[in-house]
Amino acid sequence: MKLSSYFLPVLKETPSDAEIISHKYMLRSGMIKQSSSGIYSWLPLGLKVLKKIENIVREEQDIAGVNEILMPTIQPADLWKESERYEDYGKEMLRINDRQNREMLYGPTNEEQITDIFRSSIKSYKELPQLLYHIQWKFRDELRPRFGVMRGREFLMKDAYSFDIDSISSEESYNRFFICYLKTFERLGLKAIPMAADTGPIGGDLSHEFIIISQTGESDIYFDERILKEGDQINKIDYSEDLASHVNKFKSYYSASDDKFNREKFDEIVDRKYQMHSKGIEVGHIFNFGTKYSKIMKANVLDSDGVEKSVHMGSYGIGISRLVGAIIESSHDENGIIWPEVVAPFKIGLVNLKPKDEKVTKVANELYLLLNKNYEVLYDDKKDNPGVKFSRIDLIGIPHQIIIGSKASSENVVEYKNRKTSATELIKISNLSNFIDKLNT
RNA sequence: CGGGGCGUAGCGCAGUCUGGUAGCGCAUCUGGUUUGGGACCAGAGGGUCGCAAGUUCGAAUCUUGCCGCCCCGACCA
Repeated sequence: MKLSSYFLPVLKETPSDAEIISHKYMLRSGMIKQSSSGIYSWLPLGLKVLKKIENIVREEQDIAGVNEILMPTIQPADLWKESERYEDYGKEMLRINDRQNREMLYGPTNEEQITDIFRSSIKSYKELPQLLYHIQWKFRDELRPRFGVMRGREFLMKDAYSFDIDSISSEESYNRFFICYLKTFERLGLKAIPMAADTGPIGGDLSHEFIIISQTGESDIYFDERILKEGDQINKIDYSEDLASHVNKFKSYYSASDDKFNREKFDEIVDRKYQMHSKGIEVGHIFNFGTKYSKIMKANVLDSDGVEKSVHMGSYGIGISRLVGAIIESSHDENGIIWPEVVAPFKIGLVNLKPKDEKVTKVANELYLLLNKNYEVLYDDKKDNPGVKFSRIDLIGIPHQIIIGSKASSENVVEYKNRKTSATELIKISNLSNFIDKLNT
């Protein structure tokens, strides 16, 4: 992509609305534009990152054997009246009347909808378990939206739902998602700690939050620091293994966010030298809530003994739009964002420092065509001063920078700069392709 | 929802106390000089001062009402 034809409205000054780093950098790098409180438009750079995260989450769901569907954003109130949550959910739920004055709502979550889909077609234990997910925009009319996309009213969420014949099988599904979540967050370059959590309005008795450590997080977290080590081998776990034993290892370490935290228990179980207390960002939450919805909504199947039973359900969320902010919170410096390679909007930032020098520009154009065949390249071909170019390419956080200056035509070398380490080296142009290929491994 | 703050050009702000018809920096446009870390000179364009009503000869400024946005707290992926 040539920068001269890319919509990238970067800001030199920080908009006064932003408080935390990720919000500031997302606005300054032209990723998002606020529409109203807690509601944002996603501009090209931001959308690219959002899609990358979405795709990684999707791939990991698919690997775990979950089926993707897509449910609507607008739901009929009737379903929620059936589950008796229509009144309970309160003002967080955006209620709408259509032209026939039917009561509708913009979905804050989809338990009712999925249960309705399930019950209309699955009738036998032989068809269980069923694991379904979708990635869709949600709306929760928060009392106070804040921190940009970290706590918006409209947000993109992956939510999955499991349906099992009994609580034992249901817990196996729960464990599957537990492992899946650890794998997903690891792929995103995040260290997510599973923590015992309250089940809140969704209900049930088994629940974990997945929280990444960050000073700007909204949750207070307490944990045994040895749990951090436990995640190291997570990518090696195969779903055919005994997942419960892996999950139990994590559960064996004390970890809790503020509402479940118990000081006495913490001191009793965890040696003082392993005790950790921090702030964290909740990026995922899983619930096992048994028959709470299936009973009231009559989602029943026939068991092998011919008796009709309510299915045991779980729901599993990942805040995809929130993850964009969360990743920035955990990966930035004073010059801007530092994207982990897997979610970076572009892999290579190709910067022509001498756009008015014909020879240098010729080299730059050729390198762009060459590299663009195999990599996502943002080519800064604009006629700005070098300083502007350097600060802009740093701000938007592209992991690898290729700086093309006068030496490109006089000595046939360009400069490589690693955004994360700031390390630079001169590369012969004839060798550049090779050099970049090696970065990829 | 309680407490606090803000709304003036695309962005960041001054001007409001003490009323006299709007200004600064950045950005944008034109010309020129620059070109390895947010350049310089000269010129130009851009604002019904959030909206409405009121007070006044006269309102960005005073009064009242409304709207929007942010921060702290209580609640949530």
